[in-house]
This record gives sequence, structure tokens and C-alpha cells, in this order.
Amino acid sequence: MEYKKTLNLPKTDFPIRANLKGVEEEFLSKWEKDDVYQKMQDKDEDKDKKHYVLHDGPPYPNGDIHLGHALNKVLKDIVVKYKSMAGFYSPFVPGWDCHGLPIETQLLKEIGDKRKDMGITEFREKCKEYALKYVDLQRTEFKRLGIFGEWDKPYLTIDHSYEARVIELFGILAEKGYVYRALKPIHWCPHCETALAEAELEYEDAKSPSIYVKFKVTDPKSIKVDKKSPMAGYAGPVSFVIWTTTPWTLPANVAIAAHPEYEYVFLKSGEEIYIIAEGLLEEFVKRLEIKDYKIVDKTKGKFLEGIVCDHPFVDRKVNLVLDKYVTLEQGTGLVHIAPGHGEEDYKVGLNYKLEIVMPVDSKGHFDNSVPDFIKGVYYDKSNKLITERMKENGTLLKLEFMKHSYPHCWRCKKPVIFRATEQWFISVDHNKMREKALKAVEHTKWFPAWGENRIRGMIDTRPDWCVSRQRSWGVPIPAFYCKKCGKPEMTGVFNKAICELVREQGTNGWFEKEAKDILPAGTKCPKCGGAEFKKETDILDVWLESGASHFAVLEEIENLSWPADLYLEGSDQHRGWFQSSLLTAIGYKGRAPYNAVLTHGFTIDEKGKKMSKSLGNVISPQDVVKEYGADILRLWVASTDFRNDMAASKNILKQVRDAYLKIRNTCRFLLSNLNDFGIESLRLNVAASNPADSGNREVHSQVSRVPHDKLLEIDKWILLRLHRLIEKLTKAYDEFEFHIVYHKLYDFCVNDLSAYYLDMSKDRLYCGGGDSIERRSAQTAMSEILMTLIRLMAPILSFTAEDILRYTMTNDKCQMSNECSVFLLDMPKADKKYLDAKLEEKWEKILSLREEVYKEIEAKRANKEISASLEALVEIGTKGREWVKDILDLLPMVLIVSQVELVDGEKIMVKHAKGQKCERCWMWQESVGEDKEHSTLCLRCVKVVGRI
RNA sequence: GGGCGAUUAGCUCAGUUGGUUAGAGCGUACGGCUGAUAACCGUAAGGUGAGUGGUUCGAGUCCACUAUCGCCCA
Repeated sequence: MEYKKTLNLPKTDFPIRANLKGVEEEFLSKWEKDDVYQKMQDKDEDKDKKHYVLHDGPPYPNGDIHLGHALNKVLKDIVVKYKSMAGFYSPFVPGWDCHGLPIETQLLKEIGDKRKDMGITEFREKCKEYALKYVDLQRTEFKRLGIFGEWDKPYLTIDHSYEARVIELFGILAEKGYVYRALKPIHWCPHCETALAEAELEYEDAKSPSIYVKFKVTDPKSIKVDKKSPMAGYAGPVSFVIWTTTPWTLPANVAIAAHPEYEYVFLKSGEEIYIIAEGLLEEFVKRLEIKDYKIVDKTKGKFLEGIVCDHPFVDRKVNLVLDKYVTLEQGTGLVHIAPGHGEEDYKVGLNYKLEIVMPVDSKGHFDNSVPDFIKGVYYDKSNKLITERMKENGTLLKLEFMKHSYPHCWRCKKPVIFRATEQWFISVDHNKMREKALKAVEHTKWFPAWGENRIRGMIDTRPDWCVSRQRSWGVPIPAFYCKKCGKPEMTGVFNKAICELVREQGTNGWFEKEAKDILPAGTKCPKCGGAEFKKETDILDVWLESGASHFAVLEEIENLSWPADLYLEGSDQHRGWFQSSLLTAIGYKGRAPYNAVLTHGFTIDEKGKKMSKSLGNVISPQDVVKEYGADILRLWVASTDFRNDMAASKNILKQVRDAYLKIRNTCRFLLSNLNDFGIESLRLNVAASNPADSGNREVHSQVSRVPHDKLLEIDKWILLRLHRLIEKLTKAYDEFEFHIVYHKLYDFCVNDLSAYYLDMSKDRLYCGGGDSIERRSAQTAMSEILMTLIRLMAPILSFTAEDILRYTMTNDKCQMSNECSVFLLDMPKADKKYLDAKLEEKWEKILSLREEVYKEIEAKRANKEISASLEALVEIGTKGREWVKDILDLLPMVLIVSQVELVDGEKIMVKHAKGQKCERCWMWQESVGEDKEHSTLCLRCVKVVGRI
């Protein structure tokens, strides 16, 4: 019992169980108080640091952050911290996308009917309040995760300066000719006379007429058929038959669409021939009660293209077009196309450059462009008139009524219509924007690589960008209409006037002021000289706003730069922000606003299902922080390969927590064995890897550190492993493979350290004597390992790394030194002189020998011949492994056994060790008892004790 | 329905340009230690590589199709 006091057992105050919640809160306020983020940025300022700008994609401030937000910002934080510690100037300015429908609809949910009594300015003020409230909340939540950034001066898309830049950019794009106006169908409530967003529609059952209508082929001979076909040369009446539930859209019909791959039949009934899809033949004859018919021929849809028909009641020729979106769900497989009244119709119209006929006014009444019998009639009333007219002229084949789901206005609850209105567009083909964008995509580095393919495909086929919205909460489309000639003006003096106004008063100024109060006195229309103007009332698509962030933020904020080095968002942003940013930047400067783009997957549960409230599988970051701490959440982010979707569940988090504890405990063990090693010795490890400021060399002689060439071989070996780790992690960090960082770091702790090195080193650490070379050598290696590990883990396990660093220092030191934060240290660099390949190979053999020996030891344990490995004597047959003769001295330590003997043959045998158990070191030795004074000790321990 | 992507042990991940019996850790089972102790060490079990077909002397790796899941679009 006495002898235990002569040991150097591990000692530390660093708790074995993490109280992460408390520790994290402590460091959050310390980081804030010491402004560690800023110090990290300012570090080594004099040394021409390279910049690395990660530009933050702004989330909507409309609720608590969810796991996806947390994941995204943690990934960014890992990048920023790593780059900073690796010597880059890497500022992070977080942003929020404060305008837009998500804010508006969330707010409308809260205030409900009160909206009706509000003016636009009051409503906009409420939106702003709402957005700012959640900016605050989300900021608090992000900061709680330990994310570094300029939280006091984030960019908000509602900042006056930001809004002004958006307007300026729109002006530039208009100046360059990208902006134009055209008709496009949108959801429209004729009762409220307003446009509606998808989120403002309520789907309810409604009764509609269901009609089959003939479109007579003008010239049946134009139908391409085989010469032998009965249809060849046929001159009788031939008609395409369409089906619709909205007869009132027929006046706007300009085409019929067929699917290029479907089979269409020529159905002869009486003297008439009808063309319909083969797949719907049965349904068709049943509905129309056609008993007697014959299929005279059939053909693929693609051979029907271009056939001209007569409109059933308008004097208009109608073309047959092809469209893959035609289905065989119901109807005839032939779809009547009115580009002014449907999204799909509109797209087909774009392909075939069809005219957008739009005879319905904002109140839902037909204008004068339609046949007399429906002029001025309300659209819903026209259904009857139209069907009656078609019945009269024989084009109506069938009229029924049916119930189906139909969109209704969420405010007045009345049915809505699709109606083409004037919208603003950015042309993606003007000035070769698309081509340039595709080139830019090629010159951008995409992580993962398939991102390039994905976005290219999207840009390749995307239509022009509709940038107008009929909403209130956003940046106005900065255009004035001349009251005389009606032409819109948006460049030059017009744009400048709005920019100045908005920079000063924000976009509210626009909504509050008249055109004449915004424009300089005497402004004239450049086209007709008119002097009176009225303002555009539409606002800009929010994607244009956030897509302008490179222009409004990167170019504007002094410490940032254009283009960004990296954009990092979820893979949904290939269609969203990556693309909107790219297009505005191409229009503005002709190149991408980023050098590289990294995407991550989405959060899913253990079974691979997406997280949703209804499935009950949602993991909230707030709960994870509360239960485990932010570092566990951060470690989860790093542990999962983010190129795929990322699974999170209670079990997975528990596993991450266990891994965390293993890393933590390994560091704790290192700490606890360094309690008498001295701070200076520890600090030298950091200095040593930064030759430029290695500083105070004379400290060397005063401390316990052992020079590298005097280290024990096993210590050289573990440092070799450590530097291999540095090599691997540096590569992994540089390639954004954080899951590799996690696995390798963890692996190093579990295998190299815990299972091998630390276990093997216990004897010399505890029993070897306080100042012995064996012990100091181990401590030298262990101190370098510890100081290296905390720097390697800091970008991920930020709080824990900082906590460990604190335990390596006394309070005095921590207050004095500006190195008291791990984020002010440099990332370790792999030192080639440590990487001795021969040593590496040798120890690989040693460790596999160890494995063989342990199998034998386990066998003896099963037989109850031995219990602790120190009770073992290992006989190693040298046949086939002559090399062990050279390392006999090392083997007891490596195997953690008391005795090793080399024998002939190839077998490994384990026997009970000879002699007696030393009371001090617990090894079995024949020398125990030889010393009279210390009769229960082995001679090694006698020597050590004698020195004390 | 279309585009892009994913699928290796219960879980998180490795597997070089196709080349022996597919690796690691966790978890599990069993055992050891009690001087890292709400810790530490060891041994073991566990995989028809999502499925089917093809190319090849040889496929987890290349190709096609199918299934499931995710993102985007309709």
C-alpha cells in the first residue's frame, strides 16, 4: 500500500463525463467577450494572408432553425475555422433572406383577417417586424452551435443598402437588354382582382361541365398515312376530339396537343372519322355511347404534327402540336391548348411559339376580341353559351357534368382562373447568357462532381426567368410607365432616382411616394416626351434578390471579395440560389460569382425517410443541444458523408455521443499523464510546428521535453502515426471530406492511442520514476499528440478542443496569453522527418504479432490458467519470424506481459509467468524478493524507489 | 411521369486504375482488469455487396433494367 504512493498515477481535473451544456455556455460568453472570431481573422495580418471567402446563402427567417439549417451552418463553420487555422483570411458574414412569400404567408397565418384593414405600408412594416424577430431568434440559435461569424453585422436583404443594390442590378440588366415584358398565365381571382400564389389556393370539389369537342381537320389529305391505308386519299370529314372541363377557355384555344409516342386511332362511326388515343378508345366509345364503329387505321402521335384544323366556333386555324406531358388518364389523349389559360399550355406555347390569346379581363369578363355571342360575358356564364353554340354547329359530341378538385381563392373562397397577364422576364438567351452560364459552370469546381451535370441540365432547358410577382413584401420592380405612351422606363435617370430613394428610405419610400416625387423635376419620357409617369406595382421574385447577394454583399462589404471562393448549400439550390446567382452574375460581369460550389444532402431518419412532423421522426437541433450539447451535433455533422442524405435519429446521435466520449477520454488520459510535464513543454509543441514563431528556445532546457532523436522508439513510432494522421486529415479537410476527418481522428484515438500506445505506455508512465527518460519520452510524445489533436479537432469539436486547451494551462497563463484560444493556433503540418517508412513497416509486424499472441492469451484465460496479461510468459517460436530476435527487449512492453522468451519452431505458447508478482508494478519477476529492504518488489522497482 | 443522385454488417464509414478468403470502429455476445474506473483491455459472432441480367479469364468496382429512398421539375 505504501508503494502506491511512489507511482506517478494519472491526475487531472478534466471531468470524465462532459457537462457540455455548461462548458459550452461558458465558452460562448468567453468567445464573445474576447472577440475570438475577430482575433482569428486578424491573426498574422501582416503576413499577406490569402483570402478564402465562403459566401453565406441566406435562409428565410420564418421559424426556429431545423436540423437542415444547423447542418448547413455547421459545415460552413468547419470550413471557415479550418481555413482560418490553416492560414487564410476567411471572414464569414451570415445573411438572411427577409422578403418573400414564406414570410408573408407565415405572417398572414398569424394576423388572419386583420390584413384586410391594413394599408400596404402597415402590412410591410408587420412583415419586417416578423422577419427581424426571427432573424434574432435564428441568430441566437446559430450562435449557440458555436458558429463563428459577424453576427453583429449580418447582411439582410431588407437593409436599405441591399435593396438599393438589387434595384441597381435590375437597372444594369435592363440596360444590357436582358429585361422584357410578356404575357404569362398565373392564378387569378376575378373577384378580388388579384394574382394568387400557389400557397394561397384552397382545393375544393366543384361541379364542372365535361365535354368532348370535335376539331375538324381542314384538309384530310394532309394526314400522312401509308399508301395502302384506307385513310389514303380520304376526303370525308375527319376530326380530332378533345376533352375539357373548362369550355370557357376554348375561345383562347390555339392548338391541340398529342403525345409523340402514343398510338392514335382513326375511328369510323357513320360517315365521320374521329382521331383519339388508342389507350382511351374503350372509355371514349362508352362515354359517347357509340355502338357501331370501325378502326380504319392508326398512327403514332408524332406523325400527326402540323395538321391544321378549324376552331369549333372562332374563325381561327389550329395546329396539332406534340407534347410529352399529354397523359392517358382521362379524355382522348388530345389536349386543347390555350397558352393564356394554363401553365402546361403556356410551356407548349413557348416551344411552338404559339400566340397567347387572352380574351378575359381582370374581372373575369370576355373582351371584344371574341365572337359576339359571348362578348362581355362573365367566364363562368359563358360555359353554357359556348356549349350551346357547339351543339348547334355540331362540334359538341358530348356534354356531362362532373365533380372534381378545383382551386379556390383563400380569401373570397370563389373559384380562381388561370389568366395570362403582363409579367417581367429576364431573357436567358439574350447576349448568349445561357451559353456563357454553361461555360461558367464548366469553369467552376463542383463538390460532388455530379453537381456540374445537374446544374448544366437545368440551365440547358430552363425557360426565361419570370421575375415579377404580384405581392407586397419585396423589392419593387423599379419601372415607371409613361402615362402618354405607356412605355416602361427603368434605366438611366429612372433607375438612379429609385436607387437614391431606396438607399435612404428603403423600399417603403417607393410604396409611399408618387412617381413625380421620386423622379427629378422635368424628367421626360425618352420615347414620346411625356412628362407624367406611374409606378409599376409588381415586386421582384425573391430569387432575384438573394441571387443578387454577390453584388449587394461580396462587392459591397469591405473585407469580402468578388467572386466568392465557395458557396455551400443543400443540393436543392442547383435550381435555386446557385442558378439565380449565376445568371445575375453572368448578366453583370459575364462570369460565375463563385469559384467552387459544394452541396450537401438532406436530413433523413434512420430508415432513409425524410424528416416530417407527420412521420414523427424529426430531430430538432435545439433538443440535441439540450440533451447532449452542440459539440455532439457538430460531430454528427462531421461523422456523416454529406454528399448523400444524412441520417439522424436518437440511436445515431447516441452512437456519436459514445464516439465523442471516447475521443474525450483519450484526451483526458493524455492530460492526466502530463500534469507534471509543465505548460512550457506543452506550448513548445505548438511553437515547434510553427517555425516562424517558435520563439523562446531557451525554455527548452528548463522543461522536461526530450529532443526527438533521444526519444524511445515506440514514441517515435506514435509520432510517426500522428504525422500520418495530420497528412490524412489535411487532405480530407482540403477536400471537404469531413467524415474522413472524423473517422481517422476517431480511429487514431481508438486504435493507435487507446488500444496500443497508451496501454503499452502505462508501465513506464506509472512505474518508471518521475523524471526517468522512459517517462519523459512518453510525455514528450503525448504532449505533442494532445496539442496536435485539439487543433485538428477544433473546427469540428470546437467547445471540447477549447476546453482541453484550457486544462493545459493555468489560469494566469490563460489570461495573459493571446493564444488562450485554440482558434488562434495554427493547424499542425505533417513533418516529413517523422515519416520513417522502415519504422512504420517494423511496427506493423510488431502489432500483428501482438494480435497472434493475444489469441493465445485469450485461450489461456478461457482455461482459467491466467487472468491478467501480466501473469503471462510468452514463448515465441522464431521460425519464420527471425526479426523478433532484434526486438526481444521491446516485447514485454508491447505485449503487456511479464516475460517473453524466444524458442525454436514457429508456435506461440503462453504459460504462467515465473517468479512472483511485484507489489509495485504488478509484473511477475524472479527478482522479487532479492532485495532485503523491499522484499516484495522487483529489482527495477527497487531501483526506482531507491531514487525517490 | 421526367432529370440528377444514392443503396457495402443493426449503425457510421473504408475499399486505390476491375485481380486472392470484402475492411475499420461502434453496437452485440463472452471474457479480463480494478493504478484512465459512469473508465480501460481482449476474443468472437455478424455481409447472397438492394435485386436481375450482361461485358470480362475475373465485377462491390464497368453497362442495362428493376426496386427502394432523396432532391428538383411536372
